[in-house]
Formats: sequence, C-alpha cells, structure tokens
Amino acid sequence: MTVRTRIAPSPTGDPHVGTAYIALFNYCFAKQHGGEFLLRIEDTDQVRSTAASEQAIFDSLRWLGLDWAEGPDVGGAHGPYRQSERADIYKQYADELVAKGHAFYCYRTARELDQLRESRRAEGGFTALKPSDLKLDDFEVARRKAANMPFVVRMVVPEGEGPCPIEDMLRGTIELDWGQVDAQILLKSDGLPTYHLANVVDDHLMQITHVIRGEEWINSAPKHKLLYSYFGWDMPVLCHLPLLRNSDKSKLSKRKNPTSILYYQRMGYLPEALLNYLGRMGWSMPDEREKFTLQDMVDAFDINRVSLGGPIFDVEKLSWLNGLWLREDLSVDQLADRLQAWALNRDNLLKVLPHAIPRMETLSDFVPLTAFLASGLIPVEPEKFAGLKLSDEQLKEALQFSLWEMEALEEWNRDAIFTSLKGLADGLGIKLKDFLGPLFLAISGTTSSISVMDAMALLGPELSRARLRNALNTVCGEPGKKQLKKLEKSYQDLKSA
RNA sequence: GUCCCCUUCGUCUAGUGGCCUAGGACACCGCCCUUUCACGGCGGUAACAGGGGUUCGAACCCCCUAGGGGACGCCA
Repeated sequence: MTVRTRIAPSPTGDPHVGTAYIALFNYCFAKQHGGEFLLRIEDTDQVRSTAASEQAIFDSLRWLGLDWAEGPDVGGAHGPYRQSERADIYKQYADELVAKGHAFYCYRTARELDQLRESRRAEGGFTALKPSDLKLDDFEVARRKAANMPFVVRMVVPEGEGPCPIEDMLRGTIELDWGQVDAQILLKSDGLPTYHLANVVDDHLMQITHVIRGEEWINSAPKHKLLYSYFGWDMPVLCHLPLLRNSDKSKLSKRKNPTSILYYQRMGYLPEALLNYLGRMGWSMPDEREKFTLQDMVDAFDINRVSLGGPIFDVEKLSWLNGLWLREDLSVDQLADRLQAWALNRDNLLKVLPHAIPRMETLSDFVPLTAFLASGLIPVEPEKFAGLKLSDEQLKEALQFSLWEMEALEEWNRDAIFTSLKGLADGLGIKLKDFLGPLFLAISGTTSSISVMDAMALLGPELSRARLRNALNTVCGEPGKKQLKKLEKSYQDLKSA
C-alpha cells in the first residue's frame, strides 16, 4: 500500500504559515514512507474563495519546496482541483446516503436553528442538534417544499450519548461523546458540500492513507468516522498536530501576528530557513540539530518525535535561523542573486522609480528616498509622533482604525487605500493631511516621503499592516481588553454613521 | 456553559523509570576577539504547574486540582 497524505487548504485569504506547517509534516511523513504528498483545494466556501488566493497557496508551497504529487484520478480530474467544479460528485454521494437512510433533507430556517441552539444552551448540557430536534411534521415539510424554500442535506447521527473512540497516531485513543455530535450539514443549500463531506469523499477517492491535520479537527473526527462507516469505506489513520500559537498562547492569528507566507517572503526570509523553523515547531532532530534541510528532515523523520504542546511562533528565533542560512549556506555570488530576485529586480525598480523621480536630483538620492520600501519593520520614534498635530486619543484612533481598515481591505491598490483612509479622516473630522501624519511615520518613518498610499500599495498589505501594528503598539502601547472594546465600539459607530 | 486536547528555563525543545545536581538552542547579561557595529569564541542567570499515589527509585506511570488552548456554523 502506498502512503498518501494530503493537505486541503481553503483559498479564503493569504497563504498561512499554519498551512505550510501542516503541509511540511504531511510531506515528511509521506516521503519517509516512500509515499506521496497530495494537495487539493477546499473552495466550497465560494463567497470567500478566489482563484488568486488559490494560486498564492500553490506559489507559496512551491517557494518553500513542498512539491505535491498529482495523485489518483478523482471524478475525471487529478488533484489539486476546485471542489466547487465537482459539486455533482458530492451530490451523488449525499444522495446515496439519503437513499440508505443515513442522511435526510432539512428545511429548517436559520432563525429556527438559532432558537433551538439557544434553548439547548440554556439547558446546560450538550448543545448538538440531533435529527429528532430538527424534524418537522410531514405537512410542514410539504408546505416548505412547495414554497421552494431552501433545504440542506444533513447526516443522521446517534441520538443518545455514549463514547466514540478515535484513534490518534500521537495521542492514542481519544474518547469523544456522541452527545456532542450534531446532525452535520453535508450539502449546503447552494448544492456545495461542506468540508466534512468533501473531505471524506475526496480522501477516499484520492486513496489517502494518513490524515495529518491540526488539532482543531479532533472534535469533528466522530462525524468523519461515521461517514466512513456509512459509506463502508476504510478510514485513514488520523494524526492531530498541535496548533501554532501567538505569543499570548492563543491560536496563531493575523490580528496578533503576521501569518502570511507572503509577509515572510517580503521581509526577506529565505524559504529554507522558514521551512527549517517550522520543522522545529513541535519537532526536533534526533541529534538536536537546529539547522537542517527539508531532505535532512525527511531522512530523519519520525512522527512520534512530535511534541504535543502548542508551540509559540517566535519571529526572533526565526530571524536567527535565517541569519545562519544566509551566512553559512549561501556564497556571496548566490546571495547577490537572491537579493536581485527578491527586490532589486528590474520590474520592481520600474514600479518604484516613478515615485522617486520628482524628488531626485542625483542618482544617489534614490536609495535613501526608497530604502523604507525595501526594509522590513522600520524603527518607530515616539518623539516624532508626539510632534504631530493630533492628540494622544486621535493618534491612537487614527492608527488603530487605519489598521482595521487595512485588514478589511479586499483589493490592495492605491485608489482603494485612498478611499478607505479618506473616509476615516472625514468620519473623524480630521483634515486628511493631519490624519495621514502618523501613517507616514508608521509606513515611511518620516513625514517627507512619497505618498503614503503609494508607499502602502508598493509595500503590499502584509508589510503595511505589520508596520501600522508595530507603530501602534510602540507609540500607544498594546491596548488592554477594555480599551480595545471601547475603540471597537467607536469604530463601529463611525462605520455605521 | 458543555466536551476534548495540552502543561520541562521568558521562548523552541532534549528527556519514553536509575545515565538528571534536568542537556541544547533563541533571547538576556558578562568576558574575549575587534578602530565601531555585527559575526565568532567562552561563561552566567533561568524550568520539570501544584498535590496525592504506584515503585527500592519518578520530569517520565496513575489519580485529583489548577492553568492554558481548541471545538461547539449552510467556515475550513
């Protein structure tokens, strides 16, 4: 039997370092057993999935050197493929379950579901909604059907409580309770499958033997187990990896940390070093070496060396490791090539130059003028912020609101950034020029520079956000929970006004 | 609230019953190298969450408590 592992990232945002982390372990496990590492795209959330972010995932994995195999034929296509384009095969399988009595149509409305959940929660026990909770009488079903109301396909689950043992490669047997397993939706009202159905069907068709995923999935393992038994398929071996954490130990999130692989690319980290660092998260070489290549890791790989405590993603140690790679593994010649490819390439110069030309008298003006565009995080000088025309409160609002605004921005270009920031300045009743002061300092480090919107457009979203966050935290201090709530409220008021 | 997972220096970790007076790495501090800084070298501070068992012997096995995290969606 060939060992096959896979990752199933969802293209709903930037390629996440957490995705690369899981991918790395899947890759190493498969390769170690002479098997294949596969990839498929989980785009059944069509609202947020885009072709561009899907491409970004491919590119990032390739950049890191985590190449995936094509895998077996699935419904006429090899992975990775867009699941939304294969809606028909999932519908077929959902229908099969309905026919066998393992799934049912459900016409409940969102409102009704909210009410049901609320009352369950008030009771204090398990909150899972069972088939019997969702049942409507025949007359009502007929009425809703005739009225063409939307419906979903849900899976039948055991009504009572009782243990459901789940085998995990690292944790042994985990006992979950059927009481917490709800009648999961398999097919949404838009006809697309949910993760649970798509995941089980795809894993079966792709002949996946081992599922190595984040521990956030432990609780849904009973559903998956049940689906395998309904279909009569062999279930892959499960393995749940610990989650990468922020420095406050919560699950790594982009609100608190740069999580995009693109960010680390832009900051000038080497793919070898980033991958190496991820390999040190919850895992160690038998000889405790800190620096190793992907191939080293594959050769020495042993999944049992994974430690279960959630590791904190520490950029400082990543930087140290990156320095090691830079100094020890690249010749001057190679480094020159890397630098050129990274930011000093012709395309990039052509983009930056138009902004610099009006401010240049000699060629030597160029580098000082644009250095901040090729920098990572820039030093924040609180004295400069104090010299602006804004009060402390206004300063904090300007930075925090701008950051939120930039986090929500979907299209990253000069005009979109301008519209958004102008809206904020107007809403706050601050002259645009004054409002932009702190942004200039945060982004460019000085108030005499090229347009801050152009600068942000050139820097890209990841680095721009990181600089804003950095300035905010340095100048105003990390906001406490209470303060954050207050700021959030006035931001909401501003947006709805 | 309910369920699940987790717990060794500030951080990443070694450790699978005696080799542990707990080892390494980052960060921090000191010294050396050096015209400065960095690199490099040497050294230092610093941890088995707490309490009960089991055992001749426990960081390691069991139980309880505490703390942290995750899940409870027509997201994945």
